[in-house]
Amino acid sequence: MTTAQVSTEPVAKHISEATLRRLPAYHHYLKGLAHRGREVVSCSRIGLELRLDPTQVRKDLAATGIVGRPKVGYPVADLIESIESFLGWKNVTDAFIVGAGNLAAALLHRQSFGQYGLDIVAAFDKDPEKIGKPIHGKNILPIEKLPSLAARMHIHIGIITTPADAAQEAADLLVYSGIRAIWNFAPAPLTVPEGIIVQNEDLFASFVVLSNKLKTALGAVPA
Amino acid sequence: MTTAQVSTEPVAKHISEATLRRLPAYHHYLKGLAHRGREVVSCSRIGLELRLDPTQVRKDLAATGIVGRPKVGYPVADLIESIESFLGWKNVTDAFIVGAGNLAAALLHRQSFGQYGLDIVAAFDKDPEKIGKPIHGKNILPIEKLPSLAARMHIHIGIITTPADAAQEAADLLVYSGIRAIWNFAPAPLTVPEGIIVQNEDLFASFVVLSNKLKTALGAVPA
DNA sequence: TATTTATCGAGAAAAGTTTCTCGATACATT
DNA sequence: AATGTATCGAGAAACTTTTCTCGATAAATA
Repeated sequence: MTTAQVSTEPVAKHISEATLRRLPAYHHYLKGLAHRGREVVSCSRIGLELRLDPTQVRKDLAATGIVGRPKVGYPVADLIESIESFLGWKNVTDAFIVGAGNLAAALLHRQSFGQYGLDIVAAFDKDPEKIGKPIHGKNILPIEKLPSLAARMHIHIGIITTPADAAQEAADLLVYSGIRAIWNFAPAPLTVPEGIIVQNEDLFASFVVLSNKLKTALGAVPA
Repeated sequence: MTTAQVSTEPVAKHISEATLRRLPAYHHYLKGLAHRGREVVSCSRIGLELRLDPTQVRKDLAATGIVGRPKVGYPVADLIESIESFLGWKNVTDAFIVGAGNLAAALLHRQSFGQYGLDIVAAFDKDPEKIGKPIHGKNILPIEKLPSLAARMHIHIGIITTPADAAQEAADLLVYSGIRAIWNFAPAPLTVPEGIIVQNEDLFASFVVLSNKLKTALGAVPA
């Protein structure tokens, strides 16, 4: 049988990382609109407010599967729904965080902002000082308990917020515990087996971009 | 006079954001090599360890102005030097941070890791509770003092780590105080005058990318 | 010294992303 | 009802970024 079959669940077409990164911004903006009672919105408007090309907005939104109406735009509620379901924010993903420092506290805190599909269900640290002192309602557990808990709770995502010199150790433990993806905030490249997804969050990389833009801007208008 | 002049300082060719974001990773890796006593390194090796295409590594490094030697590669020390001077990490940029929460604490802390051209010289908050309780050695100042201090210290960069609902207010104050660029960690789009540079740091955008990769990976190898 | 190999640099090719163009459509206005 | 306008969707074009190709070069090896 050489004829291709049309599956009911269409082959997930590739979504560019750039588009993925813009979707949360649209979502946030749309939530604001909905809160102010706005019912429909056009790509032109979104683009104007978020400083993006309207066509790009349209393509990004189309990627989530929504269809709009000419001259009108999209119903705000439908758009929010479309983005949320496309990004899988309905079935929340559980995650563990390793390294109970300030950054972990910030993440545990911000999470309460809304349902973005991420639930950090437990935090771990190897410092006995930190064990048992809850941060934003989450208890800090000793790192030794991570593997058994990860297995029992079927955790797929690990977040590393340890200092750089403890990051590889944390990654090894997460991988050993059956984690499939690591969100790494430590400024250290991780070595992981084939098939494990690593998303590095390099804050200094962002600063470099900012500082470069500033240098260019200041250089263009000299004293 | 229509003939173009060759200036001594060459016109800064445009560097892509992607390249800029990779440079800190190279730098970090090279620092590690230098620490282990390695004297020279090739693009092939860097690419292998950082999981990047060797040609891409070569192009990125070439952008900083360094030239290598066939069969040998680049002297590690020269590369580090080249990246640092290209990114302007020699003349450190001073910055203010607004919002003395956990994220601010994390940034103030990590900064001590090394010289990456950023010095957060003061932190501000409007909560009187936080004033006067230093975080990682930096005192927290009342927000009212920001404008005069910014002018006196010629600060160009402001970092916003407030909650979302205070972010616009913080941005307005920074702009009023003469700041040229804002690094915004609050999950809120800022409205600023023409000419002010805003770099939004949306942590959930990164999570979206991670979660999407995971979904694809898990979907590709079904049960 | 000749040959082989690893690597660079530069330009070409390929792939990916953003912006433009245009026909179609829905609502508003005359 | 006819005309005008804002907007969508889709495909083309422009632009950017990444990957490939190839000649040149420096060191190692025969």
